[in-house]
Amino acid sequence: MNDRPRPWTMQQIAEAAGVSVTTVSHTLSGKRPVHPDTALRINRLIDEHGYVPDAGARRLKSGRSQVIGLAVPDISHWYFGRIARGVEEMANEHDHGLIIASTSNSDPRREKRYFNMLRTRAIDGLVYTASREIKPTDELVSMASSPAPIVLADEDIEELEGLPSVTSTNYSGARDLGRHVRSLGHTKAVIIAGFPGLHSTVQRMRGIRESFPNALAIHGDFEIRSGYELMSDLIAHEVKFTAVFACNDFMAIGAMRRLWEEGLRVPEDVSVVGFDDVDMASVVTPGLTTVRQDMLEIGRQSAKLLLDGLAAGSMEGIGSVRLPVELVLRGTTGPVAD
Amino acid sequence: MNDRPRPWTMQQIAEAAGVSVTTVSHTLSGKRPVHPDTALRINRLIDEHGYVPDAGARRLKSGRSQVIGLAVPDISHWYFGRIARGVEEMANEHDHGLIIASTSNSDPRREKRYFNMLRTRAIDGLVYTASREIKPTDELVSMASSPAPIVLADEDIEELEGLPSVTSTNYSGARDLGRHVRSLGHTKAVIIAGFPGLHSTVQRMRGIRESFPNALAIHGDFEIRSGYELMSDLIAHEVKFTAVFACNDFMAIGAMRRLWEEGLRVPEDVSVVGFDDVDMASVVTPGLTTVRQDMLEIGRQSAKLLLDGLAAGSMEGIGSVRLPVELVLRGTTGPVAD
DNA sequence: CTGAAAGCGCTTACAG
DNA sequence: CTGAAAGCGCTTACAG
Repeated sequence: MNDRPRPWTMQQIAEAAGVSVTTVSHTLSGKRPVHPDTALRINRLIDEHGYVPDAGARRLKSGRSQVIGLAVPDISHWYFGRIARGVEEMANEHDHGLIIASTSNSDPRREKRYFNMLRTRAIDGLVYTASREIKPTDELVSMASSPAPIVLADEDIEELEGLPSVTSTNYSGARDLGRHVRSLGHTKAVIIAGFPGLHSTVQRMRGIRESFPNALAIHGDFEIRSGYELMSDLIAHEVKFTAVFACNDFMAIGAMRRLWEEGLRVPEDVSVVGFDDVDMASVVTPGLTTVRQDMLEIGRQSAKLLLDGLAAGSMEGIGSVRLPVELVLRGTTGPVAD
Repeated sequence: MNDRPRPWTMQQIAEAAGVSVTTVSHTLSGKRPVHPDTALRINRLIDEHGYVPDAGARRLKSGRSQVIGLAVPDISHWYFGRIARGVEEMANEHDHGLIIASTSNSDPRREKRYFNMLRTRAIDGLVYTASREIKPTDELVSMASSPAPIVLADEDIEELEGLPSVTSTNYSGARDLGRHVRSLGHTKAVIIAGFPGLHSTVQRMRGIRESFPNALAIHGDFEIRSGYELMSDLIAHEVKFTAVFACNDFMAIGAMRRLWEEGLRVPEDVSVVGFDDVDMASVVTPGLTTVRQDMLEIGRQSAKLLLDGLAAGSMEGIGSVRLPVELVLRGTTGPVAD
């Protein structure tokens, strides 16, 4: 079926060098001394033929594939792309490959594939980034208790408490944002929140409500369009507010666009804030006040925890990590109009 | 080192079912008939213990890993994220895994890793997306002649003519854009181009110059900041123009921002166009006139070509693909001011 | 400093 | 419809 020339095997290198495969293997691994002359001869052959040991055979003996997996809802999304980049960087630094798999909103068939990969040892461990819908499959839940080599990135999951996780300090970030807006004199605020089931959404709402206990909350799906449409609803219902908290920047930007179409000025008539600090946040006019999350670092740390556990031989004793966030003041927040 | 419980082997399933591993293997593969009762018994055991055949052992025999690789400069970038998503979708539809690797601007050490993966058969094939710098390593060049199972996505490379590629019709897209702007009466245009070495940049410049033969061209790095700074330079040098062609949307948006700061109105004073149609293009004010590329489809088709070649056992006879683009007229282009 | 041999967990002719 | 056995390409005790 495949007529590509088969690459050289260790056996062939050994024959060409007039030694045993044992010696070639040890020349490669350095796990026992090899006579310099012999080593030189072998290394010449290796270079000459571009020999590389077969990954599968190696794994069959060692039991480790040197590959970790990353499950994300959508790799093409800015947010998950940053996480992926971080995971990939860390994996690379530790000489591991990265298998990426879109869960595309928790298609259970797809998810099953990743856990199977884990079981077939195609991957040694998994960084799992919760989909928007957040209902872990039974499979995941059952693995969580093992404890399997799985780390949750970006989002904690109730049912998966046994697993280490890396998340932002959503609560305190939102609290700072709330205080900032409150300090500008605002009292009537609305929250364009994320999926109600997400930990991060719950935390951010709690943070905001510390300053705005009665803020009206409506839920969107984190996309620009969603912010736009929810703002349309608020306007249609003649809801009164002077400040808008969106649970991410995209929804904030969608809302801003709708306000602009309505002839409402930001921040003169309405203050708007987001969460994340995406690229776009500094490009829209005026620049968006928001909270910066370090998604790259979330990815890096998640991979780190996983690789640490793998190296230790067990996830036992691997703790979770909370990463700080940073308030970024730009042009969309201003004193309340009187 | 690793004290996770070892999963069941086929041998153990066979013993528990009172049959040989041969029969278990055939029950799994369906490559020869198995008595229904026997099959039932085996399948029960398999389900019960969540048995999955070891990927490495399987590959050792079959010679195929069922995993393809994707090399991109930066997975967290919108542009490459879309490609990755497409590749992943197609791989998934063909029951293949996807190993992602950032080339991070052609770090030669990293690139070497991917070609090694190819050689160790950790991956069966590679979708290669050219970095911005575009100087393929000798390694890649030597593989291109094999022909190795490699497909170029998004960008053609001179030295790698032997490899199949999937790209947009950059020339005709830029030509349409040029004609559109020309038809609005503009005669003085500048081009904020991409890296001079990229095929796509060359093609787009050619397309624009069909309508604006004398357009001044300066080169940027495709980022927002770059468009902003190049526009600053043009302004500082008091270059006269009424239209700006940017080789991608990000640079167009950066340029718009700088024009806005300068008090120049778009499109009343200056018309601006981009290329790509990124999310942001429809969100900025006014909406950006651009050319839509289907990056997802570029990813999908690239993977398709690769998988086709893999299935056929050879890349011999796998052709290249050119995907159409679409002119998207929004608010940044208008009649030339008189 | 080196080698013969067992074995990792599968697949697949070969034989019945 | 089923099984014994060879072998994929390595690693690693064991022996010298």
